[in-house]
Amino acid sequence: MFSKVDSKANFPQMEEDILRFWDEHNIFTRSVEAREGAERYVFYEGPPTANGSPGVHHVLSRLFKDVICRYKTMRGYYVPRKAGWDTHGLPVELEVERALGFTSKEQIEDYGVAAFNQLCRQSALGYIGEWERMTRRIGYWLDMEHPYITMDNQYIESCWWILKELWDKNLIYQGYKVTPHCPRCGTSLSSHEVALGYKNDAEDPSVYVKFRVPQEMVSEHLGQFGGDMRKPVYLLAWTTTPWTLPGNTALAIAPGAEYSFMKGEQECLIMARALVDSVKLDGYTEAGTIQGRDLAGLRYEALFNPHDFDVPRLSLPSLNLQETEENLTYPVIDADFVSLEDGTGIVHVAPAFGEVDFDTGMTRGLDFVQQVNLKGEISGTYSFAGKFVKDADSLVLEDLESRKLLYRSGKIVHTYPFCWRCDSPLLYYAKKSWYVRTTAVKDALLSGNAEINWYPSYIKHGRFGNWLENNVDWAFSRERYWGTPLNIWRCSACGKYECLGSVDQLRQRKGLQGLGNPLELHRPYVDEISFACTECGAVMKRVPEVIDCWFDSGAMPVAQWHYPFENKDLFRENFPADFVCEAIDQTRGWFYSLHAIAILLFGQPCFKNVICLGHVVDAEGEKMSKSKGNMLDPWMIVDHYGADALRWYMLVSTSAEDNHRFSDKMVSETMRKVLLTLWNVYSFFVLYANIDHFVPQPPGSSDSGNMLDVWIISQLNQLIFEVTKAMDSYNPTQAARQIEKFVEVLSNWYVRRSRRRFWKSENDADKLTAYATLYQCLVTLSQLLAPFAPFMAEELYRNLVSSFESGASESVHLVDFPVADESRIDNVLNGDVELTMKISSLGRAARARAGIKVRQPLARAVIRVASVKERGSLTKLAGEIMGEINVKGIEFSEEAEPQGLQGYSLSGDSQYWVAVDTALSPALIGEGISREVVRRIQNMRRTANLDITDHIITYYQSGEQVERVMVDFADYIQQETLSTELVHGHPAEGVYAEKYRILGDELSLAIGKAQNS
RNA sequence: GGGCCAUUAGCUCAGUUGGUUAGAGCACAGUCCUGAUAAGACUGGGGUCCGUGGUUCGAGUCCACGAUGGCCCA
Repeated sequence: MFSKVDSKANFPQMEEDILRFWDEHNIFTRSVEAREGAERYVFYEGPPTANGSPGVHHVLSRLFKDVICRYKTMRGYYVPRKAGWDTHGLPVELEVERALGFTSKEQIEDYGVAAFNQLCRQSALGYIGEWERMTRRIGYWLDMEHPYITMDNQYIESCWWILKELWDKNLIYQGYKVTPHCPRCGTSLSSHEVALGYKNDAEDPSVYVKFRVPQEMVSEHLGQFGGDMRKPVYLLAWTTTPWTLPGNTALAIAPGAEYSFMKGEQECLIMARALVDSVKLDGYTEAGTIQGRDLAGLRYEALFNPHDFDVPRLSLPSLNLQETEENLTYPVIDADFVSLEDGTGIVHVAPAFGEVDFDTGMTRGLDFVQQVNLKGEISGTYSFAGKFVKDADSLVLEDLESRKLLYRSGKIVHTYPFCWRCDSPLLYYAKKSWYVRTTAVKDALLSGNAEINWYPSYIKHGRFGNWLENNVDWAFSRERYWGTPLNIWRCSACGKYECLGSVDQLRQRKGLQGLGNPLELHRPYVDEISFACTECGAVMKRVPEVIDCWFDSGAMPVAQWHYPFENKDLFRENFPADFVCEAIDQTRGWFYSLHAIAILLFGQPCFKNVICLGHVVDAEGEKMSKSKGNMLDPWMIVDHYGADALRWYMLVSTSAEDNHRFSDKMVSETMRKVLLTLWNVYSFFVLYANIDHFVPQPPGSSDSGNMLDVWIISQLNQLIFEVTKAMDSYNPTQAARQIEKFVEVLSNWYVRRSRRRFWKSENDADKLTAYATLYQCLVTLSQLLAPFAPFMAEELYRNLVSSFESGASESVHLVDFPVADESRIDNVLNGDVELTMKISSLGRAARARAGIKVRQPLARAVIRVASVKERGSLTKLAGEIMGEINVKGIEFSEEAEPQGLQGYSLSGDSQYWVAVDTALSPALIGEGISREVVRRIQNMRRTANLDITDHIITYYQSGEQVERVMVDFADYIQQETLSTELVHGHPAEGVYAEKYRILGDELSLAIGKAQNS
C-alpha cells in the first residue's frame, strides 16, 4: 500500500517534512559522496555579500546553480558544492556605520578601528546565518558546513600569496592617477563600482567663464587679427564643475578649428566660431577670426592665483613646489580632446580633477593645483574654503561675478556618477592608488574569454568581450578598514617597498614585531606588524590600504582552499570550474575579477560555462533594491506557496537572461497549473492503486496493447530526450517548460481518457497496464523533476518507490537521471494523437453549437480528413474520439466542404471539419437520461460524504419516462454508482435524499449505505 | 555619445531554417464537463506583432534607420 495522499495539498508543510528528512538522513552529502570517484564536475559558488538579508531577487541565481548541479549529480558526476561568503568591503562597513550613526571616517577612527571591525565581523556573521536559513529552505544544496569565508585568516593569506605572485611579475604598481573618489567614504572606487552609480538626471551648474588675456599679450600676439583690441580680451570657457576652477592651470583649444573674436560693448570674447550660435552671444559681433593653432602659446591670467590663497602650486610631472608668482599666467595649449559639439571650443583644464586633464598636465608639464582635500572640502583661504565642493559651486560663481569674470551661469541636467553605496557625488581626484596591471595581459584576457561558453552567447563578444577590449588597470586599493589588508610594507627611512606573500615570510624577517597571537590579519592588528628593511635596516611599516573586496571574491578558486599553503591536490582537481552562474551585473563584478585573477596567475580562464541571468525586477519592471524599498521577502512566498512553486515560477516564467518580472500572483498561478495538477494525478493514482492493491512491476514487463499507454510512454521518452537536451545546453527554462507540457497532457488527456480503466471493477489486463503505465510516468517524472522541484519529486519518489520496493533508494536525489528509450518514441503515434485531440476539440465545438450537452450520446459524427493516411490514423483512435465527444459511431469524409448533412451541427477550421448528427432517437435519449441520473447519484454520494468504495442502496421515484430508464439501464447505473439495488419507492428512514427535474419529470433520489460493503 | 538586450492580446509570455487565418496562460462573459482535479472543455470579446523604409512571390521572423524601456560603458 502507498501512503494515503490528501487530495488537498499543503506544499509548505510537505516541504518542511522533506527538509527534515534530508537533514536527518544526510541526503545532500550522500548524493555528492555517492559519486565520489566519478568524473568531477566543478562548480564555483559566487559568494553573496553578507551585508543584508536575502531578497527574492537573490533566489534566482541560487536556484539556477542548484538546478544545474543537481542535474549533473544525477547524470553521474561528482559535484561537490562549497559554499562561500563575501564578508569584506564597503557594503559591510556602511551597514555598521549606519547602525552607529556615523557619517565620516574620523568618527570610525575615534571609535577605534578594532571595535569597528569587530562590529563588521559580527554583522557579516549575522547575515550569513540568515542566508543559510534561506538557502536551506529553498532547497539550494550547498556545503554550508565547510564554506570559504573571505574574512578568514587563511583566505586572506591566499590573497596575499596572489598579490605577491603579481608583485614578483611586476604587475602591481602605485600610480598617481585621477580616480573616482567618494568624499564620504574617503576612498577610490574601481571602474566597476563607478559603473553602478551613474545617474542620468544629475543637475549641475552650466557656466561660461571669462579668462583675461593680459593687455601686453593681446598686442604682442593678437594685434594682427584686427578689431578694437583696446577693450579687454577674454577667452570664454564652459564648465559644469565651478569648484574645480581654482585648480585651473591651462585652457585647451582645437588647433584645427576656427575661433572668433566677438566684440561687445565692454569687451572682446574669444571662442570657437562653430559654437557662437549655440552659445547665443547677444550684443556681440564678430570682429575677426583666428585658427586655433595660432592661439596656442598665448597666456592668460590665473582665475585664482593659488599663492594668494595659501595653496601650493606644483609642477608636473615632477610635482616640485613652485615659487610664489604675483602675476601668474597659465598657457593656452592645443589638444585633440577639445570637442566642438558643446561648450565654447575652449576647455578648462585642471590636472588635479580629471583623467584627461591630469594626463595632459603630465605630458605638457602643466602646473598642478589641488585645493580640495579627500573629504571633498575646499582648502586654502578662499572665501569658500572649508565648504564641500558641491556647496562651494555657487560661492565660486559669486566670487567670479563680483570680479566680472562670469559671462553666464545656468543649470544642466546630465549624467554624473555617484557613489553606489552612499550616493555622494563622486569626485575625479588625482591621488596615489595601487594598481594591478591588467592591461599587460589584455590579449590573454581576450583569448581566455574565447574559450568560455556563455549563456546567452551574446555576452561573450558583447558585454564581456567589449569590457575586456576596453580594459584599464585595476585600481584595487581602498583607504578603508574592513578588508583584506594590502600586504605591502614600506621602509620609513629609505622608502623601499616590499610585498610579503605569507605569514611565514613575515616570521622570517629580522626585527619582526607586532605579529599577534592569536593571529589576526585584519586592521588594526596587522598595522602593528613591522620589521627591518633589508636595504637600510630601518623599520618597515605596512601601507595603510586594504584591497577591493572584488579581489577577494575573484580569488576564490585559489583562496577557498588556502592554496598554495595546503590542499594542493584539491585545488588542482577543482580548477578550472565547469560552471558558474550569476546575474548580468557580475560581468564587471565577479565574472571579471575571477577571470582577471586566473589569467594573471595562470594564463588560463577558470570557468568553462557560465549562465548569465537577468535581474529580478518588481511587478512594475523596476530593479529590486533596498533603497527603493521594493524588495520582496522570499519567506513570504515560500511560506505561502512553497519553495517548489517559487523555483518553478522563476525557472519557467522568463528566459533566464531576460529581466524577471516578479509577482506573487504568478507564483500562485504556477503552483495551481503545474504542481497541483501533478499532485492531483498523483493522488488519483494512489487512491485507486490502493483500492486495487496494485503492485508495481519493473517497467516494460507488461507491454500494453492500449494505444493510450503506448502513446504516453512515447511522450514520456520524448520528454526525457528533450529535457536532457535542454539541460545539456544549460537551458533549465526550456527543460522545465517541456515538463510542464507533459504534465498537462498526462492529466488532461491520458488520465482523463483512462479514467474508466481504473474504475472498472474487473481486474483485467488493461487495467493493470493502465496502472503500470501511470506508475511509470509518475516515477520517471519524479526523477525528471528532481533538479527543478526537489521537494515534490522527493514526495512522489518516496511514496511510490522508496516505501514500496525493498532495496530501493530512499531518495530520488540518490538515483540517476532517466535515460530516454528512443525506441519507445513513436512520432507517428504522437502526431496521430495530436490530430485526435484536434478533432475532439472540433467535435465538442459542434455539439456546443447545437446546444447539446456532452452527456447526451449522439448517433454519429462525420469527420473530414485530409488524406487516406489520416483516415487510417483516426480509425485506430476512433474509440478515443467517440468517447470524448460521446457519439456512437464516426464516419469519414474527404470533401473539403461538408455536403448533404441536413440535421447536423458543424464546426471546423481551415483544414478539418466535424459534423455531429443532432437527431435523437428514444434509445439515445434514454441513455442520456441514464447518464444524467448517474451523475446526480455520484454528486449525492460525494455530498453525503461516502467513501469512494462504499456500496449503496438507491431509491427512486419519478415519471414514467425516467422510471423506464431506471429499469432499462439498471445494470449500468448500479455499476457506476456502486448500488447494490435500485429500489422503486420511498426511501428508508434517515437516508440522504434529493429531488431533481429531468425532461419535465420530477425525480426523487435517495441513497443509503448498503450493509456488507 | 557608444555597446548589449528587449518591445507580440488588458497582464505574463511562446512563436523553429522567412511560408495557410499569429498562439498559450491569467483576467472578463456565457455554456458545458467532472467520484482525481484548487482543475478541465467549448464559445466570445480583445492584436497597427513599437514605427518607417528595404530585401523577397511571401516578413512577427532578415536588413537599415528611428522611438521607447532596461542594463552596461563614457
